[in-house]
Amino acid sequence: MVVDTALRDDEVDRLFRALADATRRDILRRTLAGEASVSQLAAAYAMSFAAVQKHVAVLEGAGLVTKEPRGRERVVRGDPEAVARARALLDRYEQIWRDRIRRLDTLLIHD
Amino acid sequence: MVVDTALRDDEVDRLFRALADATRRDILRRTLAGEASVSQLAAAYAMSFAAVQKHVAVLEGAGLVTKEPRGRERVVRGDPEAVARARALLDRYEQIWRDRIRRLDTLLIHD
DNA sequence: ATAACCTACAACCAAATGGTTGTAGATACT
DNA sequence: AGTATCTACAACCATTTGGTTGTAGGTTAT
Repeated sequence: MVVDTALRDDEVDRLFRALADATRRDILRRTLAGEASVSQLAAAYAMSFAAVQKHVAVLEGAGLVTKEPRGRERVVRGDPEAVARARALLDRYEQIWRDRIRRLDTLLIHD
Repeated sequence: MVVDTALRDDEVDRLFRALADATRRDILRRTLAGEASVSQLAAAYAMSFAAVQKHVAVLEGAGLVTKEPRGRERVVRGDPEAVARARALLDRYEQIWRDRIRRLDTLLIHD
């Protein structure tokens, strides 16, 4: 069951960009461990509510998190599939390297 | 052989930040597949030599690439270990999610 | 109804990013 | 020696980013 991961460049950009901030990574961690409202998240950081709101928006834009209305709150949940997509991309880079090594080995063995 | 991945926040920032650009990802791909000089890399993109030089510097700062002098050239090589470090970080996030699911399952089964 | 709470969104600001051009230093080639 | 090539680095510019405050709208509680 390999999900087709044909991501456009700008989607990958957003994915890694969203991960490139410690606050956002922490929000992702929390929301993967269990859902949380934006205000609950905001209470955990030494910055304004609006700032946390923006971080959540960045994560949402990257697909790493979903936001669902519940009463007056917005419940944020981390999406493990998006994390898996990012990981799959890195797997490909490692594979590129392994392919190169395999080719080099082949040359050394068969000359 | 699990490499100790005690990365500081700003190191992780740089790692994902470096990956959040299509040109840099392409440079990483090329240099993982085989070493290349900066000018060889620059020839592949529709931008100035200096711009490519900067991208390589960002990748180098993130540890994703090494630059070694060879004559008048600088040979750039992708570092598969750095890619593995990034991947290991994402593995942790997936693990956090799995731990949560496991706890939920336990509750459902044992109540 | 009124107050308290949660969110959305705009406007603003400083700093970082991604690009440019230009200048200069090493190294290699003829 | 002189020229071409490769790299380093500074200065500059437009845009994006990560933060702020302020205002307004919807929801819950008293």
